[in-house]
Parts: sequence; structure tokens; C-alpha cells
Amino acid sequence: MGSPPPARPRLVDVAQAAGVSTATASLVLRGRPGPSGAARESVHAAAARLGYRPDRNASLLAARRTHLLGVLFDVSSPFHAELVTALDEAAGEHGLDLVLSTVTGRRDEAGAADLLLDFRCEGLVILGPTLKRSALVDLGGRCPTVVVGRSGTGPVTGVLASDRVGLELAVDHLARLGHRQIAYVDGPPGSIATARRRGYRQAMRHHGLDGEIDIVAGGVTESAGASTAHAVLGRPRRQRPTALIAYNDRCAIGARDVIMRHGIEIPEGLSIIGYDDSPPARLGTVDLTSISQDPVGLARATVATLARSFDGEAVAQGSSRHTDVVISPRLVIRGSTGPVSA
Amino acid sequence: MGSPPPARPRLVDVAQAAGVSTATASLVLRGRPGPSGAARESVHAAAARLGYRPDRNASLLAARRTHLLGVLFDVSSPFHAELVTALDEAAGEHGLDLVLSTVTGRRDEAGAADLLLDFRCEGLVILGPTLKRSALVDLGGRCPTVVVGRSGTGPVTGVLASDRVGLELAVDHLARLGHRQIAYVDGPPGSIATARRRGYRQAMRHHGLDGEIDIVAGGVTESAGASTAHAVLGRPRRQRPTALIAYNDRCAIGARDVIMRHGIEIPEGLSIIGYDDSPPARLGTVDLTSISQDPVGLARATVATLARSFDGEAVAQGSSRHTDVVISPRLVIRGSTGPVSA
DNA sequence: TGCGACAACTAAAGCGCTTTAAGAGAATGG
DNA sequence: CCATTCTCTTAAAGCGCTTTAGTTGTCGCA
Repeated sequence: MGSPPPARPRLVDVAQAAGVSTATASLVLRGRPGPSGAARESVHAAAARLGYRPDRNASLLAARRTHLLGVLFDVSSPFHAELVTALDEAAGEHGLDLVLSTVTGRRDEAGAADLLLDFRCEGLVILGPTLKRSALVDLGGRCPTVVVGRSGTGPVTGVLASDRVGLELAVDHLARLGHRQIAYVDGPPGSIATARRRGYRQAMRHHGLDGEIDIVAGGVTESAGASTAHAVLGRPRRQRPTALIAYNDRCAIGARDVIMRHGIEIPEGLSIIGYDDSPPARLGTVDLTSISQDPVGLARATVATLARSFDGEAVAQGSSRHTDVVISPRLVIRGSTGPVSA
Repeated sequence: MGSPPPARPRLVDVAQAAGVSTATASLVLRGRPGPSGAARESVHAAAARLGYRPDRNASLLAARRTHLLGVLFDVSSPFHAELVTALDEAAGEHGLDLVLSTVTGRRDEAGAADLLLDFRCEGLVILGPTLKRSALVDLGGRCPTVVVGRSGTGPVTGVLASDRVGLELAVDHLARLGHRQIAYVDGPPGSIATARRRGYRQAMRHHGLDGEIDIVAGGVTESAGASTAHAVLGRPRRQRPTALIAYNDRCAIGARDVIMRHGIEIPEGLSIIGYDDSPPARLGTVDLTSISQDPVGLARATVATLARSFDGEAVAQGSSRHTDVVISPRLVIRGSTGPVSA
């Protein structure tokens, strides 16, 4: 393992080796205008020769700008994983870097946020926060903050994919395939599930399927989906839906399992649509049609919002009204949906 | 979102408010001996009143110790997620904090490592690295480094769970249930798969099952497992194994899918053991017996190793020999294994 | 020749903290 | 009563960088 600290070269070393002052070296290394061509060359040469890497902490401290975005996420969530990747990409385009923090046994969401603030990040991104409104508002007061996947509050902007549009996409797709008996597997209590349920109703009405609206109890986990499937399969044949839209992929996958074991082919006997476009949905063996919340789009919108707040000065400060940024989800069509069988 | 920087209080503010010097305030806030009881009280009071939080960057810069462990991981891996959580816990016990970095589109493993080093972390943890040996050795030369899940090289220590023991546990368990025809579903080319295959052979021999050794081609994904299952189910009945040990959970789950759809009950018709004890294996609907690499154990060992190298001075520097830390995996028994049917 | 304008550079003052070395009292003791 | 030893404080020197204000030297032009 170890090695004694091989004494990293510092800026003065580079400057000395290049025969210039640290001021010049600093300017050159950051590509700032000023130094002459000759100076630039010798500094770059010296830096390369010494293997110089600036000390981030010192730079940040001196520059009073950290170019750091703090991201608070749940390390065990695949959806968050995708968001983090996308955020990093988007941050890079704005010259920002990410510092990550996650909720663990010894640190709750507030503690993790504090840790990020201690790094003096210029903006805070909170993924799917379970924080109380008041705590959120407090954070928003200390640092430009965006929550992803839920509505903002007070000074905190929310960036989210429209659930209404999501369900519209799902119902449209199924209706186009000839389905009429389209059931919706409900989620847990909460604003997200409410929005999706509402979106489902609205979309059904839109297609003149008011009479077919069919909301069955579900949940968030695979086993919830499994129970739902049992319930649906227990109905008399005529009353069974020909298609299912589930609150999320996990629920959809649980239902799918039971349905298949019941001897019903998918999509011939029943079409299924999930929500989230999670990695399991993409597995060749699962191949689930799903609504993607477009992590890349969410990430871009998030970073753009924060970046705007950095240079665009404080936004609508006094009036602590918040504005959400709502993007459109996408329908990812896979093998779990097909035309309704004759 | 925004808010104009509400000017965080600095140490001088606290000191001033408490009527002491910054030196005293600094000592008090870090619980160092020196200041009197009265001083302690007033500083703490002032800090609380102002809502003071030290600027991490400034502290780190001045203290020349960062107490930071850099962790390089794959944000899309559930196994890494568990490790990160466990690492954080373990680091906390040693007074260390984690700074995370992940491979993304714009940053490869080496780039991510550089980012971590720029944060001046005192130790580097690389989870399941795909880095070349030479790159690893280079990192190890710059900073105490531990790789998790693979053997070390040069100055880099490896921390891993014994594959030999893992397969021993699996075979023991099945043998105890009366199985004799235990097949092993092989993994992709590489040292890990080799170690597991060897462990399987050894364990079988140990149980006097030399004649039953049965290694079938597999792979790392669900679909690889599915193909394997098709191959096995294509055999004449007598030659079919009564139990399967798969290279990993994903492969096991793919096989399980095909087997169930083939009308064979699990575990009555066939027992299956996976490897990794990944979240999908734990799902109620999957309920897969699996070998856990004991993330908590790995994390503890990793942090302990690094911590030792911090104060214990450089370890065996000149001789660039490396030592691995090998821990024992655990068998997690679930519903996918049962007694061999009569 | 002399003066302003400009380009290229640098000395030095921080950033917010830690730490060292030294100072000021108070307490001890001969 | 003065020397000695503590205990408690603090001024000041950094940490490695950025940035401001200012210096130097060159050139053009009246």
C-alpha cells in the first residue's frame, strides 16, 4: 500500500522552474490572458516536467469560487446513479465539478447536506429528498438549491418530469395498440402517486375511455405488484384488463412475474408498462416498456438552473415563491406491450 | 432556488463574539486541550449563536491533514453502493470522511482518481478496479491505496473475500442437503472466475465428489445464465444436476427464470446458489441463496489497513511486495436451496 | 527628447483556518 | 521577595493558491 508523501510540487516550484513569478504561473495554468507566449510555454513545460497538479483546496480558498456542486443522493438507488452520471456530464459543460454525499447509517439527509456545504459548494442538488419542507427551505436559504423529482418550496426550485405527460404517453401508446381495458396499478400514498393517478384518469378520459377507468391498489415494491396481479387474475375473465400501467418498474416486474407463472404470455395475453425505465426493466429477460423520466434531461435542467442563479444574481429573492422546472418524460417501448389480441 | 450568500460567519467572528483570539477559538472548537473552562463555554456559546461551521477547505489547507479518504466506485453497481455505505461507517469510526468519485462519460478511472488526489485525500480506495496494473502501481506510489475485490500489486494492497472459501460454503451447504450432482456455472475469463472454478473443484473433491465435477459455460449477465439453463435442460434427465452454483447472482437469476418457465419448481426440482448476495437476490420473489462477500467486513478491513498506514508510517516501502487482506465470505441461505428430492 | 499608452510582469495582500513560539499572569517554593 | 514553574492566551507565521495594485520597459508620436 503506502508510500511516504512524495512532496507534491507546488505552484512556486513550477514558477521557479519556469523563471517567472507565481502570479504569472497561475495565470498561465488557468489559461487567463496576460502572460506572453514565451512565458506560457516555459510554464507549461515546467508544469509538465514536474507533474504539477494544483491543490484544489488552496485554489478554492483563494478564488472564493469553488465551482463545486454538491449532490445529495441515495447510493442504493439505480435511478439516482443515472442522475449522478448525467449531472456530472452536465456540470462539466458548465465548468463545474461534483462533490457527492450520501445518506448512511451515521449521517442523515440533513447531515449529508451540511457536509456538502462545508465543502463550500456553490449549489446544492438534492435527489428525491425526503427532507421536511422546513429543512429544505432552510437549506435553500443558505445556498442555491434544487430538488430533483419533486416540487420545490420557498427558495428551492424543483426539477421534475411531468407525471401527467408520462401517463398520457403510456395510455396513448396502449390505445394506439387497440387496448381499451387499461388498468392502472396505484402507488403508495403521496404526491407523486396522486399526480400519476390523476394523469391516468385524464388520459383515459381524453381517449373517451371514461367508463374503463380501473385503478387497482398496488405499491412500490415487487411484492406489492405481485399481490396486485393475484387480485387482478382473480377476477372473472371478462373483467380483466388487457393492459396494465404500473406506478413504477418494481411494481410492474412483480406483477409480471405472477402473470407469467400463471401461464399468461406477455404481451400476447397482457401488456404491461412500468415507470422509471430502471436497469432491471432493460434486461433482455425482462424487456419492459416503461416511462423514462429522462435523467439526462433532468440533469441538464438542474445544472442550467443552478448555473443561471450563479451569474444571474439572486432570483426573485424577496418573494419566496418558487418555480418548478418541468420536463417531459419519454416512452421507451420494449417487448412487454403489443397489440390487443383478438 | 437562490439567495445571495448570507455571509457565513468565520472563525474570527466567533472569536470576537466570545472575546478571545482565533487561536483559542480554534482550539476550543476542535476540543484540543489548553483553553480554560470559561473560554470553552463562551466560544461554544458564540459558535452556536452565530451558527458557525468551519470552512473545511481552509481547515484542511492549514492543518495539512485532510482526514479524507477518496473512494473511486461505479455508481451503477449495487455492490459498490453497499461498500460505499459500509466504508462511510468504518471511516467515521476512524475520524475520517469520504470523498466520492465515480467514472462517468467525461472521466475515466484514472481521471476520477486524479480528481480525488486533487482533494488531497490521505488514502485511496478503489472498488473493483479495471485499471491496468501499471496505472495502479503509479497511484499507489502517490498515495496509500487499497483495491477492493481484487489482488493488490506493488505498493497497492488488495482487500478481498476468499473465493475458495465461498465455493466451499456453497458446496458444503448443498452436500449437507444431500446433493451430489452439483454443477458450477462458470464466469467470464479472468482471475476471479478462475479462483471460483478452482474453489469449486477443490470443494467437490473434498466431499469425495470428484466424479461429479460438472462445469458448464456461463457468463456474467442474466442472459448468459438463461443460455446456460437452456443447455442444461437440454440434457437427458439422468445427466441433469440437482443443484447449480452460479458465478454470480445475475447469472443465477437468468438461469432461474428459464428453469421456472420450464415448469421446474425451485428448490424442489433444482437448487440454485448465486454469488454476491445482491439486492435482487434478496427480493421476496427471487429469494436466492447466495454467497455474500460481506461488504461490511471488506469495508472495515479496508479502512483499518489505510488507517494503519497513516500512523504506522510507510509500510514495507523499498520491497514493493504487496500483501492482500483476505476475509471470509458468508453463506446467506434463502429459499432457492432445499434437500434433494427423492 | 519627453510623455503617455500599453504590454508583460511581479510583490504582496489576502482566503479562513491551524499551529508555533512567545508572553502574561498566577501559583509555588525556597 | 524573587526565581521558577505552571496555566492560559495570543500574535504572527504559514498552508498553496488567486488577485489586485503597481512596477518596469517598450514603443510611438509630437
